[in-house]
Parts: sequence; C-alpha cells; structure tokens
Amino acid sequence: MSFKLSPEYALLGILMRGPKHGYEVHSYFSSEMSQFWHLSMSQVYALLKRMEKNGMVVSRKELQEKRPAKKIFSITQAGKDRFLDWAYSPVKHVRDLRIEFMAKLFFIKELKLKGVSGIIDKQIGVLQEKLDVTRNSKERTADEFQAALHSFKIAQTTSALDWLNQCKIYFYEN
Amino acid sequence: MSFKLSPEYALLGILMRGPKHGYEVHSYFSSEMSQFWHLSMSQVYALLKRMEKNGMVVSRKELQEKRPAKKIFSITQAGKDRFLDWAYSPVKHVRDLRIEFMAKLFFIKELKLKGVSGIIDKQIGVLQEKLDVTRNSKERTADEFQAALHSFKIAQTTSALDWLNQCKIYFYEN
DNA sequence: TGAGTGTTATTACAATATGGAATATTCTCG
DNA sequence: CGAGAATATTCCATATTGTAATAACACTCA
Repeated sequence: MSFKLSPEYALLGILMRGPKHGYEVHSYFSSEMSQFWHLSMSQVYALLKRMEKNGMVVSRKELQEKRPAKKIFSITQAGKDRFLDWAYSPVKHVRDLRIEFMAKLFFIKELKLKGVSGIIDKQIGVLQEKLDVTRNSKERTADEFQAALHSFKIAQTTSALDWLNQCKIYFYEN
Repeated sequence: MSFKLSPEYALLGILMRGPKHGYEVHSYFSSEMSQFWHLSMSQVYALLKRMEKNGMVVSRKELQEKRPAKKIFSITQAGKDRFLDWAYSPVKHVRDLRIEFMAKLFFIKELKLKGVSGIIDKQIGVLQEKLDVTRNSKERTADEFQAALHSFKIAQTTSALDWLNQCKIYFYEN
C-alpha cells in the first residue's frame, strides 16, 4: 500500500498534467527531468503497474490498428492527494536534496503550485535541526575520525542551507 | 567478475586484518563502521559468497561440536590487490564521499596504510575538475531551474573541497 | 532502393538485491 | 532458573534492474 520510494511521486507529478501512457511518461521524464533524475523504461512500466494496483492511477485501453493498444493512465483523486502531500513536505536528509527535493521544486514550478517559499522554509527548518544535532555530536566526540565525519556532515548541511536561502530568491513567489 | 559496488571492498578491508567468518565480519562492521555504513547479515553472507566465487576470498570450514561449522574467510592476493587499488582511488561523485570515501579513509587509518594525503589530493583533483565543468554549464544556462540545480552542485562540491583540505590537516601524515 | 537506424509502445524474463524469518545452541544477567 | 541476547548460518519471498523480444512504421544516406 505505502510507497517509501520517490520515483512513484515523480510519475504522479507527470500525470498531474493529464493522462499519458507509459511511453509518454518516460519520454517526458527523459526530456524534462533528465538533468537530475533517470528512470528506465521497464521501471516506468513496473511502477505504473504497481501504482494502479495501489489505486493511485487508473488505466483505460486505447485500441489502435496495427499497433499494440495504448494503456492510458490517469491520476486518481487519491493519487493527487498523495502527490500534493509529498510535494509540500521536506526531505529528511541532505542527500535527498539533489534528486527528491529538486523534483518537488520542479513540479511546484511546472504545475504552478502555490507556496514555494513555504516548502523551502520547512526544508530549512529540518536541516537546521539536523545541523544542531550534528554540531552537538561533534563536540561530544574525542575520536578524530568521528570528528572528520561530523565535519563533513556539517559542511554539507551548511552549504545546503545557504543554497536553500538562495533558492527563496530564485523561486521568489510570483 | 567485476564488482562496481563498494560494500565488497569494505568486506575486503575488514579481512585485510586477518581471517574472519561471516558473523564476525558483520559484527566488526556494525561496531566500527556503523557511523557511516550499514550492511545486513544476509547481505554480508551473500557478498562473501560471491567474493569467494570471484576469487577475492577463500574459505575453510572449522568444525565445531554441537554448533554449525564456521566458515572462515581469508583474503587472497587478488583480493588484497583489488582492495588496495580501491583504497587509493578517488570516488567519482560528491555523493560518494559520505560513505565510500569515508570508508577509504577509515581503512587507510585502521590498516595504517601510507599515503593518506595522496588520496585526498587525488580526490581534490577530481572534484575540482567537476566544479569547473559545472561552473561552465551554469554560465551557459538561461533556465532558472537549471541554474538552481547547478548552484546546488557548486555549493556541495565547494564545501566538500573545503572539507577535504581540512582533512589533510586532520589526517596529517604520521 | 534497400539497409540500417530511430521512434513508438509494451511485455517477458533472467539476474541480483534486500529483508525477514527459520534454525539451533550457548551465554548472561537478574 | 528462565528470558532474552548473542553466536552462526541458511533459505525464501519479493523487489528491483537490466536486457531482450516483439512489431510496425518513418527516416535517411549511400
């Protein structure tokens, strides 16, 4: 029932713009989102199949002469709700910014959703808290290897926070 | 024959210290490396099995009364060569620093291998080159989303480079 | 003109990965 | 003494991934 992975959400995001069949979904993904995310054909089909089983999408067959029938997927209300929940929630780790958070920003912009600065602020909150925790851990560490590890996390989180603050300017609420 | 994934290398690193059976390898992993890497039991066993097939390790059975026989794994010369190749080569992406590069540093320290600053310098070289490429891409981009994406990469890479320079001090050649 | 390549469109299958449970004994702590 | 943690490994059911098979047509370049 539940999916933890994010590629499903990306596919939901694509279907938010209207019904599409698997091949089209993949094409869109490859052309518009390839800068930060890759999904293979078979993955797209497999995910859509599962999403249909989960009630996030429904399909209808469109028969074609001399070609295999297209299977056109539409997002359901449940799917829309799920997608929007995802789009407006921050990611848990710095490592998820590069792909998952980017995807959220991408769809918020693409679908002209309101509240970009809201999600950016929430994300800043999450990372700020992690930063504080890591700083505390670092202070309580004698081992130099552990300290180096913590320094790395602190450096990455700090630069992510700087970037998020820049983002608020880039994506300044229309 | 070839393995692209790194967990194998971590197991080789552990076996560099001497023969161990699966459970011991996992225990060591869990206690010493858990700060930056997690592997499940079944993964450890599966990996060791494959590594034996690949000639990186060999096993001998140690029979025990009233207990299942322990399977003790030793690293082969091929395994040692492979491990050292890996340990002294930089990772390709910033995202691989957190786990894989950390593991290299960990083993270099743990096994008292020479040339920490060598690998750090190589890593700095790789990331510096990526940084230049990304900076160029950013300049040639009109789209604001693309620009934000590039900014993120630049920020993360820059902070990683700063950290690597700090590392040279932390791990100053004994 | 025809051979090869690219696009549209989906399914099937094999290989691997991952998580969880099954098994069975011994140690440890209250 | 009994509960539960530790020792030690294997097995199995899914998940995931990559590759190939299929099939028609459009394009292209020699």
